[in-house]
Amino acid sequence: MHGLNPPQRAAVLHSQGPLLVLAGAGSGKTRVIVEKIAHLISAGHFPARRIAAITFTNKSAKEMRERVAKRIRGDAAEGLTICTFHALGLKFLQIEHAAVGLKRGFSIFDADDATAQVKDLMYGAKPDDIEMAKNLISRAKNAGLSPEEALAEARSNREKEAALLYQRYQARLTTFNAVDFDDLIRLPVQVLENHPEITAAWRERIGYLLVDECQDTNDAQYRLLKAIAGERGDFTCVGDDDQSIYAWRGANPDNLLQMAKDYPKLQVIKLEQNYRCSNRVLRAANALIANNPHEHPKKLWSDQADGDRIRVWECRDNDHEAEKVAAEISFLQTARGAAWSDFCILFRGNHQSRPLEKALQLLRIPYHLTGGTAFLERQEVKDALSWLRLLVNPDDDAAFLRAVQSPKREVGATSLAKLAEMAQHARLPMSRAAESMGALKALPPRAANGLSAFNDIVRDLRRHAEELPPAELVRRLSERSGLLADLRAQCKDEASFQRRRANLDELADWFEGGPRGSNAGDLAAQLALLSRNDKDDGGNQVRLMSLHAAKGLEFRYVFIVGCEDGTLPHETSVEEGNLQEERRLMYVGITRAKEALWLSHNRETRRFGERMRLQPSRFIDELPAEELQRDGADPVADAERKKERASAGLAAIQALFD
DNA sequence: CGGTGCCGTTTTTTT
DNA sequence: AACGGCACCG
Repeated sequence: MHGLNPPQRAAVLHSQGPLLVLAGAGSGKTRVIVEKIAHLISAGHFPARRIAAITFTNKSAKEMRERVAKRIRGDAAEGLTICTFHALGLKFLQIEHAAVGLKRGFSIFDADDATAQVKDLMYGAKPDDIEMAKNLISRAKNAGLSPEEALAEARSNREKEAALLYQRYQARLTTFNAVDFDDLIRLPVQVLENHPEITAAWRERIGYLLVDECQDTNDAQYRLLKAIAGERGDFTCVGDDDQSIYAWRGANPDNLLQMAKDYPKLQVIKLEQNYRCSNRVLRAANALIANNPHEHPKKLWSDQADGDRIRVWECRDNDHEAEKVAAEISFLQTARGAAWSDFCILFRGNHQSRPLEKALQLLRIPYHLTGGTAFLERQEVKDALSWLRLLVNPDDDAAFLRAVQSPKREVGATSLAKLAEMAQHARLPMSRAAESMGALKALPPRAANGLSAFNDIVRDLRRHAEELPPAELVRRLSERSGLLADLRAQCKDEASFQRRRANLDELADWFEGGPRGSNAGDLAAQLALLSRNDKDDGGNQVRLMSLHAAKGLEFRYVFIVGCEDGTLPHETSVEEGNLQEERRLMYVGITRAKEALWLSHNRETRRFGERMRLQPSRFIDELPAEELQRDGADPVADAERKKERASAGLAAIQALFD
């Protein structure tokens, strides 16, 4: 407990009733949550198994778990729940599935599966319309609406149409015994709000709730929070309205205001001392965010030194910018004896990482990119997972369709369309229909042979599905399905085969490491919630990531590239007039920096094959000029820098800056 | 079924 | 400019 400042201490000690902690960037909020968990347990308020801490990303859940493990020794933390909203929803549904008409072993549809269904339902529609329809469904779900409620609330024809599509989409998911990401929140809410006996059981199970980053909650998540916490509301929510950057996927920071209305006894504590950033960085961040309107004004302060001025670089284009950044990192690593992992390069869109990677490779700087092609998005991994899904959930037509074609076994689109028709007629899932004699007879001989061979493999694997350890099942399935052999045949060279096979191995390893006693189906569902950002943080390497992915992290040296109007703020946001969220994004980026910050912008870019002129970001103009140092504006400082570079033996690099 | 080649789109952020 | 999706063909 020592070393906490007064408001932090107050937040930790407050143990009954609802509490909202408005925690500015770098104000030690994770520390408060961890201390609070320790306090609740050691003071005997709640046993660990009745405490749940909810985060938004798996990464922060993991970090919190590690910090709790360090803080609470021994088995006092046994049974503590630390997970994401979605993981909590999944856990809930795996227990209460019957209440929403799901069967055990239900599948989780990822974004691709969901899109494929919408596409199928809107056969022939334009990609943009499909995208829009998907968003409308998702928005309804995030608002906590069932298809029926969405239909009742629909005003325009357009909305009515969307609600009907939502209804058909949901009917399909139900017959597939599947849910999508949004359902992991919406369905538990539906159960908790309508089944008092189930709710009572869960209130017993979760006595105290802590929610991190609660400015990111959408309406459904906020309802889930209320449903679990009940009227008494033993909970702590920690959030920062200035770091709300997920409105585009339904997050509603007004939930912070709503909370005060729903819980009149809500206590509000502000954490305003920043322990992370240099004073200069903090002053710039405050100045920027002051341009947004505020309900709860905060004034972050820090007793750290001023630090270097913020450097603003004008570059020719992406490549030039990347080279300068890479060169500066290389220089500072030597000159200041910094670790590679002290550096982070941030950008608005993931596509901006390419030139940076190229430049870093050229200088042999080790780096780690968060958000590359996700492990789960790899073809071979998706193939193996669809086999697994089919094994535990025969109703999952999407999994069947993928599995039956990987590897190819002469069952093509025509045969599958025919099979789908027969299945619908017989009111059977496709995988069941595929087993019927009638279906096999109705198909051309080659397809029928392929299909019955497939059936044999599925039957054989199902026999072992229960008794084999999950990891073993995954290995067996890669072998028996023919995926492995197909992979070998497909790969042109040995190296790429080994690489892709390693992905399958990694998948099996993941199942090995899962919680003991879980079956393969439950583990597969949990795996579906992993995201692209969850991969290991990769040791001593420069980190590259999007501004969104950077929330919650800190680095000594931070570079924000592409600070141009149209990039940051992004064009679409400018058009739609919601600059505030873009400004918060910039604010999040700036406040990641502990010691020094660079903002770079380009004069031109290549877009759709054409060159385009760019203007510096309007956000740069919102920063106090006296905190900035522009290229060439200060000849003395530039000369000093030049001399430093020369003495570090980096004369060639200097050319980039001239 | 798998390969080829044409056409159209792409660059926002993610559980 | 490059890549993916789709249609058509062998």
